[in-house]
Amino acid sequence: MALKSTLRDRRRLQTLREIQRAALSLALRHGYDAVTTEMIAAQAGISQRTFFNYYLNKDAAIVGEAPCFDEETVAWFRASSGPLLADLLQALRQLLAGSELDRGTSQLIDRLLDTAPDLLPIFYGSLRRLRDQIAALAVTRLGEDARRDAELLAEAIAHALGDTFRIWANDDTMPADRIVDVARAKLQVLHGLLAQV
Amino acid sequence: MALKSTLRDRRRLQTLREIQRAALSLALRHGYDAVTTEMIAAQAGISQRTFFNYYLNKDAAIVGEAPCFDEETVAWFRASSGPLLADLLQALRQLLAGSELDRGTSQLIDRLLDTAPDLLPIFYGSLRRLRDQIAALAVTRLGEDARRDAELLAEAIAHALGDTFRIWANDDTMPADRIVDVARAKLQVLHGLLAQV
DNA sequence: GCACATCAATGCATAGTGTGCAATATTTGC
DNA sequence: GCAAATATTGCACACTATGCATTGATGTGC
Repeated sequence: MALKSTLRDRRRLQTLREIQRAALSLALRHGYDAVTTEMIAAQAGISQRTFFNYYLNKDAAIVGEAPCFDEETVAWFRASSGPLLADLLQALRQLLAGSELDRGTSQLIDRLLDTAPDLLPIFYGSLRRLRDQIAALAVTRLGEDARRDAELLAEAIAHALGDTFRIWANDDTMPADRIVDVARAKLQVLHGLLAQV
Repeated sequence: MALKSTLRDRRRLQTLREIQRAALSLALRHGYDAVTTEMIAAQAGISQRTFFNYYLNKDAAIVGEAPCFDEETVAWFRASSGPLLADLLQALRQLLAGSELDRGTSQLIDRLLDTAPDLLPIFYGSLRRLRDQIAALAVTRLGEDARRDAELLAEAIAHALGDTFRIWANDDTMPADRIVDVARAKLQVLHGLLAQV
């Protein structure tokens, strides 16, 4: 039952995207605060009540659903014995390869963030799910005692990845499979900045 | 006009704290979601309307006002030419020395976070102001081109500091002036984890 | 100390968010 | 096709948050 099969599921995915596109275009046109959930629902052709069946709140509709490790990747990670960071980045590569990224939507998000920097917390907050998953993977290596360290590492990785997403959205020549590499370069810079400790 | 002097300002500070204490104790007793702004206002002896004159929203009342670099510290940082990270940590030391930390309140926050982990984003979000200030300081050294790197570094520092706050809240034997040192140790660990890049 | 400016506290009205519930429509499995 | 499962919707409601006008307390200049 892992694969989405039915018409129902395909429609659900389509509606999710339609709502997000409606939310983004309205926010770009009128500003985030001026957009109401009722406007988004109307634009997406659904009722306000149904809007809340799809997204928990207005913020979630803007950023969409975050990607998520599949069991296969988790299993690979647990089996591998390479260096922690290299394995985490490899897991992220698989994650991104699996999820079909929509550069158009990412561009809209990026433009919105440019005009409304106060939305940045919402955007980076949407990476929380991913961050928690990275942290969970890291904990399997470092042990439960090092959970806080794992979370700190995961935070840095997720942040670097978020930055890279925005670069990718605005650079049509950059292929999606280079995202993790660029993020790794950012982590290298961070490593250098921390060297003086 | 830098020093708060008048009765009015002292009362304001007192009310700010009273509201926060009310919010925290109510949240610990009934759970965050079950607490309304009206309840907090009643407990603090003010009207609901006045509550919103003090805090922008319910979240802000829980975490209280974040500390903030004073001009003196900023001036020192800009004049200094030591290693970036060392200077940032030194600035944070001055910041913490200036702000009178209330371990009791921090303990309440920590206990609340234990019972309601979904409040963690609110807590770490409250460090955003501090993170932005750290990033701004770092940008004066690294240059505007490296803003994203500065922000990534600031994020890591703020996160480590937040973790350390929780440790400090629960360890009565730990003096406040060791907070930055422990945070630095956490950053050292992060540096080690990033070494494999 | 008095008069006046300034700012704080409050009530009231209102827009918007988000949830529970029940009724209705649609999809799916058989 | 039929019945079970699930989705959509309307409605009512509690709560958050803001604007505005009023009243009262505080600060300042004289």
